[in-house]
Amino acid sequence: MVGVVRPGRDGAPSIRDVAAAAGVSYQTVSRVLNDSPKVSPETRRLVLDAIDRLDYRPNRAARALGLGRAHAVTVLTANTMLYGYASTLQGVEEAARLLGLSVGVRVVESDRPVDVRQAVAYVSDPSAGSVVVIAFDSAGAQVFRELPTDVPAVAATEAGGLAGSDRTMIFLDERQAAADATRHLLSLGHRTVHHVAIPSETGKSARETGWREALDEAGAPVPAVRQAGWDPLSAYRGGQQLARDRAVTAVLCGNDDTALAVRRALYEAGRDVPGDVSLVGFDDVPGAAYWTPALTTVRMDFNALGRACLAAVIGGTAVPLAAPSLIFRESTAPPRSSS
Amino acid sequence: MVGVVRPGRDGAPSIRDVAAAAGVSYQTVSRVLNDSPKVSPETRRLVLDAIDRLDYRPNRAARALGLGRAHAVTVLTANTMLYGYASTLQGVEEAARLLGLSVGVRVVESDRPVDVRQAVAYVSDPSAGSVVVIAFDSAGAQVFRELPTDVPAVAATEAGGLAGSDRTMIFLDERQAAADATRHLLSLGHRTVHHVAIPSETGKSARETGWREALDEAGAPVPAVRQAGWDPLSAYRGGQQLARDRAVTAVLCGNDDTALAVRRALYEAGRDVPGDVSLVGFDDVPGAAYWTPALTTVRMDFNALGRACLAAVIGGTAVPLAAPSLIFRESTAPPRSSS
DNA sequence: CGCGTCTGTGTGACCGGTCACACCAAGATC
DNA sequence: GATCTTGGTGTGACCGGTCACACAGACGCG
Repeated sequence: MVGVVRPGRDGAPSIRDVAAAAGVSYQTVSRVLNDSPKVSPETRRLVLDAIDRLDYRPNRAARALGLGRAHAVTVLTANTMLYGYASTLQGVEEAARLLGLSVGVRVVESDRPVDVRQAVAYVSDPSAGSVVVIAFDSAGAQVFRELPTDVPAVAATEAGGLAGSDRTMIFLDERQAAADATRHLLSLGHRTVHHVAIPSETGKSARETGWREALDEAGAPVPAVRQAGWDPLSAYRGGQQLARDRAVTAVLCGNDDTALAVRRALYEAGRDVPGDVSLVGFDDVPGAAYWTPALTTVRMDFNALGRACLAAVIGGTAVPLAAPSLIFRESTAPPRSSS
Repeated sequence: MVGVVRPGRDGAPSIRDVAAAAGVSYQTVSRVLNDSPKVSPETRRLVLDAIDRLDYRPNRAARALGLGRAHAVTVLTANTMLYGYASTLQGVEEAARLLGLSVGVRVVESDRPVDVRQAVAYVSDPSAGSVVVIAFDSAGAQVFRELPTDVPAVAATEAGGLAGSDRTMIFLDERQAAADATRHLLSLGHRTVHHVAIPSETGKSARETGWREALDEAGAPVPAVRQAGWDPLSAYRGGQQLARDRAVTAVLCGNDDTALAVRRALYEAGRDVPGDVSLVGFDDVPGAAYWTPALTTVRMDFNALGRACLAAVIGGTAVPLAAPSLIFRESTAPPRSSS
C-alpha cells in the first residue's frame, strides 16, 4: 500500500531535500538562506546550485513559526478606497515587496471597542509581522494606542495628531501647506477664507490649524468651520450652506473629494468657480488637473508616507518626505468685486 | 540557571497551556478549536472556559504549517488605486474578514515574464492561502494562467476575457450595459457614438463589444476606437482628437476617469457637455454624481465582484451579482441640431 | 608538543499547531 | 454474556524551518 500523502507533502522540496542534494546538512542550507558569514564560498555555491536545481522556495509559515515572527507587514486601516489611505497602502506595499516582505491588510471597521479589540488581536499574532497603522482617523488612532508593546509598529498620522504615544509616528506636514493655501487666497484679495473640514482624529485637523494660523496672521476674520464627513454628500451640504452666503468668496476644502462636492453645490446655486468663489482642495488626486476648472490643491505624497512607514518599522533608513506643496491651477482667482 | 527564553516564548499561551488549564489533552483543545463533533458538551465548555481565561489565540503560522495551507487569501493585482481594482480588493477583504481569513496583497508590476514568475512564486507558498487574481489586464491574466494547479484560485476578469482557462472566473456583465448606454445615446437622436477605450486583456474589451453590437443593431456607423491607457493624459489626448471633429456628438468612455479627461479636452475646445457632446462613463465612481454636469455612467458593483470571488475560492455559496446598470444623469442630451 | 582559539559544519530539540492511530468505556447485537 | 460497534479521549510523529550547542580540523603561541 502506498503511504498516505501527508498534507504538506505536495512535493515541494524542503530544506532537507536541498541538503541531501548538495551533500551538506540542513543547517548549512539554513545558514546559506540567511546568508550567515560562517559558510565557506564553495559550500555556499554547492547549496545555491542545489536550490535552483530543485526550484526550492522557503516555506514562509515554517520560517515564521521557527523565528517567532513573520517576515511580513500588516497594514491596519479604517479605509482602503479614499485617496490618502489607498495611496499610503500602496506605498507600504511597494516598499515591502522590494524588501521581500509579505503584505497583509486588515480593515478596522470603526472605533468601537469590539472592532478595535479584534484588530489588535489580529496583529498580535506573530504571523502578522510588523504593523503599519494608518491613523488618519479615530479608529486607526485607537488601534495604535492599544497595540501591545511587543508588536513592532509605526503609524501614519496627520500632523500633530496622536500625541502621547511614544512609538514612531510619521506624517506629512499639512499645516504649513494649509497656511500657504490660505495665504494664497488672501493675497488674491479675498477678505477671508472659509473651510470645509474632513474628519480628524484630534477633532481639529492640522489642515484646519494651518488655515487658522494664516487667517490670524493676516488679521482676517475666522469663519465657522463646516464639518463634513468622508462622504461627498455631507461636503455637498456644507457647500450648499456656503453657497447661500454671498460673502463667501474663497473656500479651502479638507480634501479634493470635498472640493468636488462643494463645487457642485456652488454650481447648482449658480455661483461660478473661480469667478464668484475660489476653491482650493487638498491631496491632488490624479484627476484634479482635469477638472473644469482644474483644481488648485495641495499635493500630498501619501505614497512616500507609506514607504517611509515601512522603512521605519523595519528599522531601515529613513525616507525623506517632501513637504506638501500648493499646486496652482484654475480654481482660484481674485474676487469679482476687487477686480 | 533560568532556561534561555526561546524566541516564540513571548508568553503567549499555546494549545498545551490551555489543555493543562482545562485538564484535558492538547488534542482535545485542537478538536474544540476546529469544532469537531467528537467532543462532549461538558469537555467543550471546559476548554472554552480555559481559552478565554488565558486569553488564548491560535497561532496562524503554526496552523498553516500543520495544515499545509494557510487560512488566508491573497489578492494578486496589477494595481491598487484605480477604482475597479481597489473596489474589488475591498470586496475581497470584507468577505474574508467576515470569515476570519487573513488577507494578503501582492502587486504584479507588469506582464513581463520576470514579474509574472515572481508573483506566481509568491502565491505558490502555502501560507499565501487561496488566491484571487484581479485579471482586468494582461499582467493579471498572465499570472492567472501560470498559476500551478495546486493553488486554489479564482479570477475577477472582464466579461468574456481570459478564455481557455478551466478555472473559475467571475465577472460583471459589462457588455449588456455598454450596449444599453450606446442605445440610450442613439435614442436621444445621435447619429452614432464614439468610444474611448481603456486597456483590456483581450485587446477588445467587453465594453467595446457591447458598444459595437448596439451600433450594428441600429445600423449606425462604427467610428474608429480611440485607445487610451489607465492614465488620464492618454484619455485627454483621445478627447482632443474627438473634440476637433465637429461630427462627434456622443462619446462612450471606457471608465469615469477617462470621461473626466475627455470632458476636459472638450471643455478646452469650447464644446459644451451635454449641449454639444453627450458623455457616458463607466464605473460610477463616488464623485460622478457631483460632477458639473453630473455624469451619466454605468454602475459597476466591483465590491460585490470581490465578495463573489472570495466566496467562490473558499467554496462557499455563490453571491448573486447584480447586472451593471446605466445611471442617467446630466451629461447626456439630444444633439443640438436635432433639438 | 600541548594547548587555546577560530572556522566551518553537523546533531538534537523546539516553535505550535495538525494528522493518524491506539485505546477505553458504554450500549447494541446475537 | 461475549462480541461488535461507537463516541470520546489521549499519545506520538510530523509540518519545515529556527536556535543552541557540540565538535572536528587548521592555525597560532608559548
